[in-house]
Amino acid sequence: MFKILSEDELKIINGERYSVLFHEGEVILKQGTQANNMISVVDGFARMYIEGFNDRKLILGFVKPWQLIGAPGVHTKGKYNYTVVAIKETLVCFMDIAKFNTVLDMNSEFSRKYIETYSEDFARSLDRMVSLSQKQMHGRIADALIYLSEEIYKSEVIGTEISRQDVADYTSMSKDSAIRILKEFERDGIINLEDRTIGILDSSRLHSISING
Amino acid sequence: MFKILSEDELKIINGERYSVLFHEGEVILKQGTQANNMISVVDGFARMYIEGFNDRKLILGFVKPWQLIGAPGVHTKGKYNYTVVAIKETLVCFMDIAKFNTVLDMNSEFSRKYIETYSEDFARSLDRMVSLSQKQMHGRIADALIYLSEEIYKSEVIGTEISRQDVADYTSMSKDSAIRILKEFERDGIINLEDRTIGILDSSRLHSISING
DNA sequence: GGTAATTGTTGATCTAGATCAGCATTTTTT
DNA sequence: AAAAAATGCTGATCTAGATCAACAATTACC
Repeated sequence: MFKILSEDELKIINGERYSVLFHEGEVILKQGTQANNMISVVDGFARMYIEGFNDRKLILGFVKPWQLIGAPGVHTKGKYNYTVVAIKETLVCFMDIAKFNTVLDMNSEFSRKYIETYSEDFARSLDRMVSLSQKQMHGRIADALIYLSEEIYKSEVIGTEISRQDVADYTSMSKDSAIRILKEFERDGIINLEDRTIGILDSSRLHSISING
Repeated sequence: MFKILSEDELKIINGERYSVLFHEGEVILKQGTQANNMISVVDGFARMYIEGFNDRKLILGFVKPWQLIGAPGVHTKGKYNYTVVAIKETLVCFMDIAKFNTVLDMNSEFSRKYIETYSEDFARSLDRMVSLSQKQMHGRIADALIYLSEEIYKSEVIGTEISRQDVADYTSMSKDSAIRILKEFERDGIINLEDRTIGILDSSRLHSISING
């Protein structure tokens, strides 16, 4: 996305830019703090979640390199709406939102491209709203596995970085229930559980469960 | 928001603009159709909802004059993500998305302002995601009543346009359950139900229920 | 190196909320 | 004007999913 920018425009953002290396478990960005920076993950892997009620988390997603995070808080002069924590060694680049906005103003192609990717995030969050509020456990677990395998790992194998608790927090159910459904899927030959990885065996069945509940 | 625009810029949008009057119950915009227009309600009142699974609806909100709708679908060259239906006689203005984009490109102040209000919508949808997935019925009903009274009606009285089914579809529960909680709130002196209107008697208790479940 | 905390797992129990059934009103359609 | 369809309401029943309890295996921490 930054390829669109000219030398001068890059210089503006880079002026106030700095990178920080986070270790596993460290908080990259904390919900409720002043949203002053647009953040981009350069290398690594992180978990992004909303801290909700009764100490419950709602995982919005997992963050991979070159994903831009900070919105919507960063645009409303408000607070960050979620917390981001490194799952493994993660290099993060902080951009001052004022500089980012300057470039948004200067380069309309960049601005439009930004609105486009921003809208994709929005659309996904609407989809999740429906999934969380209308599907039951089997469908929600199927959605989580599809997301992790197709969007994040881009592989049939979901790595050990993802715990059962993560699956539970993504699907908004108890850890116990998440494990139960995963085991059931394993018994039914849909997935394969070993060494804390999850292997997708029957992707088409997973998709059908996602649609039909 | 359109006050920011110059004569020339307004002319661009107005060139392809047209207004249509919708009667109660008529579909203004249908989920799944090609998102070619940015829409603005000039006068009236409409219901905006996602058509989910098993014929269930998830009401995203109610649309009042001067609200811009179309996103996110309109920015991803995709489909509309929701359906909008008139609740009473509603005058709607259709703007060609290509023209809207042209103006977005020309006027960076307008573009930034747009991103800002867009982000407020996004933030609200994240809040609702948490509410729907983590709060139980009492808290969700409280949220709905606060939204309707403070954001939509801007009055202690929620009008007859809103049915019990609407409250149920907004809070993602069955109509039966929604009615039960409303009746309970009435018994507890928090609200007042008569002639299909809902009167808020104890707003502070409602807020406390919203926060604590 | 020992203790505490987190993670994974499973059966038993409990409960929030859905579903069902029935009925009164009101609104819409024919 | 009659029939059909929403809408509002309430008690009885049922069930998806939470919670609890108990234990093994890791992993983190004094």
